Amino acid sequence: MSDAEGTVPLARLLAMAYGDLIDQLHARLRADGWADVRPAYGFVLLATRAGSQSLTELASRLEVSKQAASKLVESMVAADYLTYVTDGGDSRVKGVALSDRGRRLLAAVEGIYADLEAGWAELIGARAVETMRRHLLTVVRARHDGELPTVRPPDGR
Amino acid sequence: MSDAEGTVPLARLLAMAYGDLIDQLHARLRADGWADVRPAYGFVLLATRAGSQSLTELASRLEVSKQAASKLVESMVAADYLTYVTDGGDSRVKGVALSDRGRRLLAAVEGIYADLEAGWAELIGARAVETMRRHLLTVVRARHDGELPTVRPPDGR
DNA sequence: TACGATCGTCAAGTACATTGACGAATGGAG
DNA sequence: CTCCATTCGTCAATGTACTTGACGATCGTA
Repeated sequence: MSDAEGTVPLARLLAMAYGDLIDQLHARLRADGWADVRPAYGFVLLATRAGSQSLTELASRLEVSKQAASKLVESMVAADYLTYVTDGGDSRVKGVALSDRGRRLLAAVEGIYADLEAGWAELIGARAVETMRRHLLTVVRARHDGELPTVRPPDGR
Repeated sequence: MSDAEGTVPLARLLAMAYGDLIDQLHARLRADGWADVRPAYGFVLLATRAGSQSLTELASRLEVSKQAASKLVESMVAADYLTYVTDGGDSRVKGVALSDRGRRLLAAVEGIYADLEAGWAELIGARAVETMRRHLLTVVRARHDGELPTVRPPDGR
């Protein structure tokens, strides 16, 4: 589809651009030796970066069921991106925190994103990249009472 | 996560913005009576808008297996968004085209997107919306030999 | 002490995808 | 005209990721 068929909706462009960035992110992670990173891991790392949280809290942030969150975390613990921690003395609560390897992965992801954005800056200009960032922040915050939401795993279901 | 924690990567902002647009799109579709629209339908409608195609071609465009495409199409035919057509005299080939209802849905989607973009224009300015569109076109085309790809259904799996 | 609420696990189920085999149809070489 | 390689779409089997609701253990409050 070309724009000879009219203006391309922003939603499609956002989807394409996002898909490209994610494809490139994972390609570079694999090239750098991060072979076992599933797409959903990024959302968990982001949700956990500020500190440990319970499975139930994580499930809520990701907008999935407790069991889905539990299985996701289980596989990330097995891959040593997360670690279980004791959290506040309540034996019911299973605390989840970034492991050292998880922090390194998060740093790698952020480095690659910076790199990809530098590529965008070459195409459209560094100022345009910052303007786009600012405008996207504005429209997203407008929908979330001024805050940024966590991003749930995308669901085609 | 706030930008007190540093610059928010564009990928995350794109994901949030896209998720918001899709959520609003489906909420408005439901409000307008389009009760049975699954997220994956949009990709098929888009891939089919230019004219009929075979199941195998559609599967290729959506980057899914032939069976996945077949099942998706089957449910869209049942919902009267698509129709099977005779295609080119090759009895092996199952042609798939938009139905009248499918065309109306596509028009409804485009109208809603225009509306949502008008909302963005109120927040960041109409010129900023067009600038963003142009810049996104640039960066996406740079990755696809000057063309725009079809957008495959997102897969967090 | 008792009870309602919470946490995380479990079982059962759903949706959507994959791979590879297969039969029918096609087209081209011999 | 025949034969064979290829293509199309369906089928079966399988896998992944998710859901709901029940349940036992734990907690906090009355």
